[in-house]
Amino acid sequence: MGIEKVYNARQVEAEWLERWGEKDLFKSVPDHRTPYTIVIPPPNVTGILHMGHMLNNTIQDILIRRARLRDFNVCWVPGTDHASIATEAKVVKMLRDQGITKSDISREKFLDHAWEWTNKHGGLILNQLKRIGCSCDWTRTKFTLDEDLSDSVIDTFIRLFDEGYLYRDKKIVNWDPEAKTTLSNEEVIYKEEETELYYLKYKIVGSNDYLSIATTRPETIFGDTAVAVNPNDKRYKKLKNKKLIVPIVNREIPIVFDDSVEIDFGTGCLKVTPAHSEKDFLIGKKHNLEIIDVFNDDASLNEHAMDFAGKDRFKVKKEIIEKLNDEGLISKIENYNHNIALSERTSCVVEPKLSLQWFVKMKELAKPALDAVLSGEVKFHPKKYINVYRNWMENIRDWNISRQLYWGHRIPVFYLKTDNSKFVVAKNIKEALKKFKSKFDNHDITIKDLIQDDDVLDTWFSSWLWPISVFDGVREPENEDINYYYPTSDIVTGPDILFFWIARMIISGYYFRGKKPFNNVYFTGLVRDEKGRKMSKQLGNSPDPIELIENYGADGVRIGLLFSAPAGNDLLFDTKLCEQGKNFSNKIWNAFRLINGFETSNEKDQELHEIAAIKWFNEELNLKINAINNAFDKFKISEALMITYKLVWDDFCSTFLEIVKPKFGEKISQKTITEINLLFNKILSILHPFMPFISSEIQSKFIHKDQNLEWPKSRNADNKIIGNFEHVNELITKVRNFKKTNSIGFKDSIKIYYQNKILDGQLKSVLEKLTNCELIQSKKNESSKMNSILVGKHNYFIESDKKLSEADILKVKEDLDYNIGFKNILEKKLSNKKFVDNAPNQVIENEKKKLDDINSKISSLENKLNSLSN
RNA sequence: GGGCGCUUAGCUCAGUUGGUUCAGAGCACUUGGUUUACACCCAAGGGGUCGGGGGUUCGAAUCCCUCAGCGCCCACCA
Repeated sequence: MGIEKVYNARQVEAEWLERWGEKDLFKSVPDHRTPYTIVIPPPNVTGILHMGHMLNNTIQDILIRRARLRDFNVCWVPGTDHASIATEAKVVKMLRDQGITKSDISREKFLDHAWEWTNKHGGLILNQLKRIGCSCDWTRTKFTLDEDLSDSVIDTFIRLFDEGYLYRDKKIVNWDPEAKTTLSNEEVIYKEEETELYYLKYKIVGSNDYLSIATTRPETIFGDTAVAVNPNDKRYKKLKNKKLIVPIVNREIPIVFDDSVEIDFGTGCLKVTPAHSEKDFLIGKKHNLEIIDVFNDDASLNEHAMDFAGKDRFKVKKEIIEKLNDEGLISKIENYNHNIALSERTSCVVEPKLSLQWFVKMKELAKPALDAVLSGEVKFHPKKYINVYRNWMENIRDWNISRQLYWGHRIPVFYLKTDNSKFVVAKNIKEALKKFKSKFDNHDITIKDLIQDDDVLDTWFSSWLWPISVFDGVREPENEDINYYYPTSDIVTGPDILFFWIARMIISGYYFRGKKPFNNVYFTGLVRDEKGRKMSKQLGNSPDPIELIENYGADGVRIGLLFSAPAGNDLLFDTKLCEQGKNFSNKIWNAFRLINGFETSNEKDQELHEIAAIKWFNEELNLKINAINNAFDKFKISEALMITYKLVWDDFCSTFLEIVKPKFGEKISQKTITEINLLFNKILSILHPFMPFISSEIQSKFIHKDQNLEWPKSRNADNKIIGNFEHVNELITKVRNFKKTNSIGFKDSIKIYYQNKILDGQLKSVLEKLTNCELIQSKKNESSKMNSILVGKHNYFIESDKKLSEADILKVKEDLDYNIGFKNILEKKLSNKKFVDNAPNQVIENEKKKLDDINSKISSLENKLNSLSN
C-alpha cells in the first residue's frame, strides 16, 4: 500500500505549511463563544529565531491549539517589536560598513535607512514561527511602529503627562557611550570584576600634609569638586574649614561633612564628583557644590581633562595612574572586587551621567499591579516569581523613558526654541502651537518657534501597551475587539523580562483599562545546552531551530524541547530528546499504518479479547484525559506531554493494539474497527496540540474523515475495570518471565490453573492471545507438582515438567523471610496504642488490609515451599 | 548587603494539606528477541539512608533548627 514505513516529516510538514499558510485560516472575530486569547511576546523585528523563541512559541501554540479543539474562540495575535536600541545599533553598523556615520546624516535620512533595513529583514522571524507550526491569526499581525500602535503610544504619553505621572528632571542616569543614549535601570547588568582601588594623595592647603583618598576612578579627578568625610569620623575633625588641592588639576576644593560617607571604607574620605555618581550628585546638591562633567558622549574625556582631552576613559585611567605615580601621589594600590555596570545591549561599560530626561512616576501606578499578583487575580506559574515581583514592585523606582536615538516613537513634547523650559505635550506641532498659545497666553508664537524633543521613547514604553494596543484599545477604548478579547487569557514568556515587560503590562493594564491584561503568566525557563551552559554565540552551542526541524521534524523538535522543560526551570536541551520526538512521530505513524491496514469482515462477530481491550482502553483513556487536563490546568505542560506519550506508546500501541490486532491473514469485525477508529481519533486529538503536523496528516488521510479533531470529553474512570485489567497485565508479565526462565518458547502453549473470579471470559481471551496459554478454572488447589505464580494475592499454577532449581527454592525462601519480617512490622504497628488512637481510620484500615494480603501471600509461599521440597 | 529558590536513581526531573496511590517517571544501562505496524522496534531486568546532622510526631522526602554546596533576583561603596 501507499503508506511509507518511515514517517516523512519533511514532506508532510511542507504540505501542511502550505495549507496553514492561508492568511484567514486561524482568523478570529468576536462571536458568542468564550474567547481564548494570547498576545505573542513580540520578537525583535529584525531578529532571527533561536531556541528561546522556539520553546516559548511552541508552548503558546500548544495552549492555543488545545483551546481551539475545545471550541473556544481562539485568538493568537502575532507581531514584532521595533526594538529601538537593538535595531538602531544594527543600522548604525550597516551604515558604518558603508562608510556613513550616523551623525553625518539627518534624522529623516537615518530613518529612511532604518525602514529600508526593517522592510528587508523584518518579518522573517514570523515566517520562521510558521515553520514550527504556530497557528497565529496572521490577519492581526502588528508591529510596534505601525501607525495605530504609534498613535496609541503618543496618546498614552499625553494622558500620563496630563494626569501628572510624567516629569522631566536632571538626574544621574545610565549612559551607554557606545549607543550614546541613556538606559533604564533594568537595561543595566552588573558583573563582578577584579579591579584596583587607588589611594591618591590630596595636598592639604596651608600644610605639607596630604590626605589619602581611595578611589576606583582616578580618571574622574578632573570633575572633583569636594572631598567628603563623615562628620562622626574623629580622624578628620581637625580638617574643618581646610581645603585640598586636586592632584594634576591643581584646583582647590573644600572638605565637606556628610554622613552618607562610610567611615570604614578606604580611608573614610570620598572624592566627590557630582556629575559622575548618583551618591556624589546628592552630596553635591546638599552642599551646593560645583558640577563638572568631564566626559564627552562617547566617554572620551572633554576639555576639562586638560592634556587628556579627547582620549578614551580607559586609556586616560592608565595614563593618570602613571602620571600620579611619577609624581609620588599614589600611596597604595589594593585589589578590589567591584561590580561594573554593563549595557544590556551593547555590553559596554555604562557611565553614570547627569542629564535632563523624562521619567514616569511609578510608585502610585504600581500599587494595583502589585495587589493583583499578591491576591492571585493575576496568577504566576510557577509561583516562585511572585516574590521576585513583589520585591521589585515594592522598591520600584521611576522609569527613565527617553532615549537619545532616532528609531522609535519620538517624544511628543514641544519646546520653545528660545527657552526650552517652556514646553507643551501634544499630538503634533499644530496641536502644540494651540496649547502653547493658551498655556503661555502668547499669541505671537508660530510653528517656527517650536521644536520637538529630539529623543525617542524606550521600546518598552510601547510594549507595555501591547495587550491593549493590538486591539486598538487605547484610541478606541470601547471597540468590539478590546471588549471581547481583553483581558487576554495567558501570556508566555521568559523570566528575564519580568520587570521589563510583564510587570509594566500589568501596571498599564490597570491604569489604562482598570483591568488586568491577562489571567495567567507562564514563565518558561532558559534554554541551556546539555551541560547546563547558557546558549551563546561565542560557545557555538546554540543550535539553529530551523536546522533541527529539518532533521527531526517540527513535531519532533517541539516534543524534544518539552520533554526537558518543566515549568519555570531552566532546561538542558539535548538533541537526543529531538531524536526521541522523531521516534515518537514514527511510532504514531506506524500505529496509523497498522490500523489503516486492518481488513474488515462483515460476517465476523467481535472477539472477546477485542471487547475486553476496548472496554479497558476506554477507561484508561478517561483516566489519562483527566490527568492531562489537570496538568494543563496547572500549566504543567511537560507533564501533560509525558502522560500523553505514555498513553500513546504504552497503553495504546503496546497494550491495546497488540490485543486487537488480528493474526496474520485474519480480518476484524466491522464493529471493532469502528470502535478502534473512534479511539484513535481521540488519541490524535490529544496529540494535536503537541504535534500538529502528524496529527493533522493522519486525521486527513483517515478513512473516517467525518470525525473531526476535538478535545475528548472525559468522565470518571471505572477503577474496577482498570484494576482487573492491570491484574491480567501483571499476570502476563509473570507468565512471560516464567517462560523465559524456563526456556519455553514464545509460541509454545502452557496450561495455567486458577481459582479466582477476576478472569472473566474476555480477560481470559486477552491472556490467551498475548501469552499463548490455556487458562483452566479449577475447583481445588492444584498446587502439587506445579509452579505457582502470585499476582496480588491470587495464585496461578502452571503445569510444567520442569522442577524449580535450588536457586529458585532459595528465592522463595528469601521472599518468605522478607514477608514474615514485613508482617511483624505491621503487627507491631497495629498493636501500638498511640498509632491506633491517633491515626485516621482510613490509614488503619489500609494497614489491616495490607496485613491480610501479607498473610495470604505468606501462606501461598509456604505452600509453594512445601510442594517444592516434597 | 537585602530577598528568593534548589539539593530525590548514572543524567534530567515529578512527588498537592505529614499517613491509601510513596520512594516514582523519562532517558541511559543490563539481558533476551528477524513475534508480518514500527530495530526510529519488542519483551524483561537492575538501580536511591530522598545533601549532612539534630529536633517535633505514633509516623517525616514532606514540618522546625542547623551546617554544607549550587543557583536566581534586587541594591550597590567611593
